[in-house]
Amino acid sequence: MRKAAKALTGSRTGVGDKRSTILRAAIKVFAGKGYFSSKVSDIAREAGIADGTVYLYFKSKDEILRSIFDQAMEDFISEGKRELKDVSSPPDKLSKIAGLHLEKLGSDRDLAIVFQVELRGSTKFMREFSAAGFADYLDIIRATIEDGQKDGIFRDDIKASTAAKIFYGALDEMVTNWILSEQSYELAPVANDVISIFLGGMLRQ
Amino acid sequence: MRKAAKALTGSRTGVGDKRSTILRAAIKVFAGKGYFSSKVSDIAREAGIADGTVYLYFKSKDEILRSIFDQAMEDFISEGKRELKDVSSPPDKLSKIAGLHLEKLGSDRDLAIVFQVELRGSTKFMREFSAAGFADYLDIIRATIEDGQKDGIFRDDIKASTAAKIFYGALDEMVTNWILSEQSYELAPVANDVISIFLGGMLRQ
Amino acid sequence: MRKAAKALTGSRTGVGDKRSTILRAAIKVFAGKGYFSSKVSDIAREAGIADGTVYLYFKSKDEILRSIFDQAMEDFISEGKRELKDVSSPPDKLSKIAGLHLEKLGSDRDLAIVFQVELRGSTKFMREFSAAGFADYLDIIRATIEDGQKDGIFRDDIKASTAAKIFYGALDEMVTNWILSEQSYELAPVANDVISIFLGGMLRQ
Amino acid sequence: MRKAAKALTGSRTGVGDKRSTILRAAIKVFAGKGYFSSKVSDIAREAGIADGTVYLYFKSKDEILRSIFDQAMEDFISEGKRELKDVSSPPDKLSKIAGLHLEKLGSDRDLAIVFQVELRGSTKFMREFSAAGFADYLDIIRATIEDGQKDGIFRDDIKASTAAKIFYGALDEMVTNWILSEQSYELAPVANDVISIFLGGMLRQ
DNA sequence: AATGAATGAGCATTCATTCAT
DNA sequence: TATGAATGAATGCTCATTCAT
Repeated sequence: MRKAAKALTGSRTGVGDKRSTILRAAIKVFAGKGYFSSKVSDIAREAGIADGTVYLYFKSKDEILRSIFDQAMEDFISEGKRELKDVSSPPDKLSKIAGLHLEKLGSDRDLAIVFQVELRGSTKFMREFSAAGFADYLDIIRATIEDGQKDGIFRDDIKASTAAKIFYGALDEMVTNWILSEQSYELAPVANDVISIFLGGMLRQ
Repeated sequence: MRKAAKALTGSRTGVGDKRSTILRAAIKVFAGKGYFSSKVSDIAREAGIADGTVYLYFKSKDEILRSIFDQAMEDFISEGKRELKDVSSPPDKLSKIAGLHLEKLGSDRDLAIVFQVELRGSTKFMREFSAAGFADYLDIIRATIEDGQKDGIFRDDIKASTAAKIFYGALDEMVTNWILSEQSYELAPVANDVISIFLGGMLRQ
Repeated sequence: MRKAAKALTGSRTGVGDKRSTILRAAIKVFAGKGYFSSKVSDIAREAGIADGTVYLYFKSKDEILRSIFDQAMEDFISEGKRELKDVSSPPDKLSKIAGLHLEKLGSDRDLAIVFQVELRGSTKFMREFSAAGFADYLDIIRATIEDGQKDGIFRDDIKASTAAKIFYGALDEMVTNWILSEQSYELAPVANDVISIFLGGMLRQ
Repeated sequence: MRKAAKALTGSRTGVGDKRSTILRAAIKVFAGKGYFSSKVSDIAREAGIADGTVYLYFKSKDEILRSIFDQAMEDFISEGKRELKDVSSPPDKLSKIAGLHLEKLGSDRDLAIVFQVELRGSTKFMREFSAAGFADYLDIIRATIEDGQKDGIFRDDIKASTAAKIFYGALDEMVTNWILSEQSYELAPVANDVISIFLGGMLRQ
């Protein structure tokens, strides 16, 4: 995860890190003006390189967007797996997931904007995106809930996949509202409320 | 609401109804190819009119998208208010809202696609959109929850506005998953699960 | 042939004649700077229209070049057939063909340049071009020679198709040299020399 | 001619022969995709060197094309002069020329393609090219014909320069047809037909 | 009101060429 | 000599919008 993490963090970029620099620049530019309004030359300027250089690292503007998603998702999922290793109870796992989800996006507003807004702009992208890492993510949540149902601590009159979507949808809306909000507040703490309501509704009795 | 309702239902368009025809055509076209890929001439063709005629009814392509949202939202909110008039208990109100939300979008897939995908494509749009009817909608949910908290049937250790977002986010994700899903299933029934978990988490005791 | 003839002659273009105007402009521009160096905007400026308008009449820059060829070829072949109707002896036919060939191109230097130079710039184009009207042209010559062979006035120890290429090649080189020549001279009269040598070599005895 | 001859034959390239290697590579690449579609990096790859290295031997892509022509022309003319030394009768000389012309190009299809197609792609190039070795070539033919006219074996009612173009044009078309032909046949033997007709038309009586 | 021909600004991408190593 | 990463100028084409009819 080292490399991936560095990738989107953009760490004072050494020589071979031009790819990361471009990615960071793109996140900033996309977040600021939107994918369609952003010109490749905006990204290049932000990254401090020539327009053509972008194409030495990415095949197209489209691929840049896709790479932002892939990189961040890979990042997030591997970080998540590591953090979840020691947690065994399903409720605790969900808490951890909610926390990570909101911390991650709450600590990188530009990335959050790209995720919540730009990545949703086309069915085409949504499908690929859903087909890719996103489905994996939803599946981790689903599996956790299913475990809880098998253990008997979660009610099982609701399909785990439906419950997973509810959980994810709630988190997702927290992020969307946060980025659109005029006031600035900490996103991470909100995880508690989501968990509290969700578990309240799912825990047996 | 008369006009609005007819507008997006688009049936039996009378003589002066060209505006509605265009709006319906736009929903279909946007849903099919996405806002950015859709050309004004596509909409005109779908509506059976000349390109230039579109501009007699709308100032710009952008305004068409905005109008779709406004019209549908106005539609939905007024219909919602009417239906909620006779319901007084907050839990029942929320059930009604969830039901209407999923029925409405579940019965108009094209509109749902435009709502879930195309309307999210730009921060610019998201902000205006959030400023407009969307905030009203979220506020109705919030107020209902607040009522429940005042009545003492809902826990009040969670801010009503947060709970409202969780509720809305869950519903929203149901719709998004539905339009992206390869299998076709009924959307409306899912409302029960959302309500069940949400109330389970919010009802006192 | 009426229409076609007018097309590349550009006759003070009435309303619907914009296509011809563009074609004439393109011939002039291509002849002046070469196909690859010519920008679509050069053609538009020469034609007195906006860049985009070009695309209302032609699908691409490439198609403009192809159209110049098609139009001129159609023109030439139909004119040729008409003129050859009354001529029956093979030698006279060849004389007529040589005369028309050099008159046609000799009276439209820009068109000649496009034909001799720009149309030869790529194997791709050469093949299509050869497949199209050009092959027809060569075939008319071949058939004429074959007739002469059957009549016994032309020697038949040389394949008609080879003789046709020799005849065509000689004419073609006359044109190429003419357009590259620094001195200006009349092209048409040269037809006599070509005919004289060719017939000298082909006529029996 | 030594160097030149080796240059375009490109075989057994010794150490300092990188220039020839590049030239051969360019001929192959140009023949395959056309001058404009060929990238300098294609040539470099074909030659097995780095892009930048090309520029140590040639000033520009354009110069590569020019060099191919110059090299081959120098090659051909000096080879021709050598071969023609022992031939004195004008008809025999022309036979020799025709034979060499078609043998040379008939034995190097890639080179032939570059000569017949790529070198004709621009008036600019055509002019330089005509100014250079090409004019020399045509002049050798002209002089030979003139000799025949002085000797009284060729008719002199046709200008030698015109007759030369006819002769050259016929040969040139043989080559063009050969490279565009779908069937593969030997090019060299066709020289006989050209000579036969041409001499038939030029020899007195 | 309606038309649809005309407009022209706007942009992703390519690729010949350079130059620091 | 050789490299190949970096450059940045250059352009065909699209399409929202206008406006004369």
